Amino acid sequence: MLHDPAQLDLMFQALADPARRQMVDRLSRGPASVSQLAEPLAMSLSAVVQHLNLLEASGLVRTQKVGRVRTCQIDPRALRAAEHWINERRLSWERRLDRLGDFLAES
Amino acid sequence: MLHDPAQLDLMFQALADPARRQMVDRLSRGPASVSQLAEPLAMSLSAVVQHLNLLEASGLVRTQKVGRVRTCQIDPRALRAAEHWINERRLSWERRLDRLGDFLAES
DNA sequence: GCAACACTGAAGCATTTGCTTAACTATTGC
DNA sequence: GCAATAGTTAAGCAAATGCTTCAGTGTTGC
Repeated sequence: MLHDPAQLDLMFQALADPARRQMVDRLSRGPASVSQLAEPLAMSLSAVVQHLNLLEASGLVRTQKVGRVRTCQIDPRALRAAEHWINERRLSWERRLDRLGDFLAES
Repeated sequence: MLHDPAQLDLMFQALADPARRQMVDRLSRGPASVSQLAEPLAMSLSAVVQHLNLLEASGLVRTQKVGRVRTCQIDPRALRAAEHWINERRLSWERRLDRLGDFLAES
């Protein structure tokens, strides 16, 4: 589910925005309410909610509402999926370089 | 240089587009010319060049022109920088969970 | 020389994005 | 009950994005 291209698309798109990355950064230090997430950001609460909805749709963040406060937290599995995509490509490239090195050493 | 927020911004933005990720994926298997990159994509060569310029500006891809063909290859350092950003946030979150677990076990 | 090739750059255009404001709903504290 | 709090939703708008086409430039092969 987390590795399907559509979800990956949403994740990288979510991470593309500086404000959203700042929100993820904040959440990496612990759960926060919407207002707490908004506090360091120079934009309306409404804008923050829109960013948050994207983050949630991407799977990077999970939220639950208790009373009137919505508490947000990171879902590390989604972060791991994004990490994994990048890592695989980098390793693929580096393994290729290694093989090339071996080949040149042999000849 | 690779870790400054502006560069990180460009990298994640570059990775946000499916066509550009497909190009990175292709390049992870080895260098390619612009036309080779374009071949599997359902868009004009001109569009591919525009994507490529973004990838290059982000630092993810390096290119060099020999004669009339521009050969592209991945720069693994940029991939590593993006990977690193995600990894740090995930680890930060997971360490927090661990400490919480320890605390609960103690009490 | 000159045609085919491999791009490159600019202009234009529809769509998407990242906000804003304003009006609204649902909780909470007193 | 009712004001303050916490968030939600919709409408609107300027700017950015992802294309397109078309008209180039420089390179290569014959």
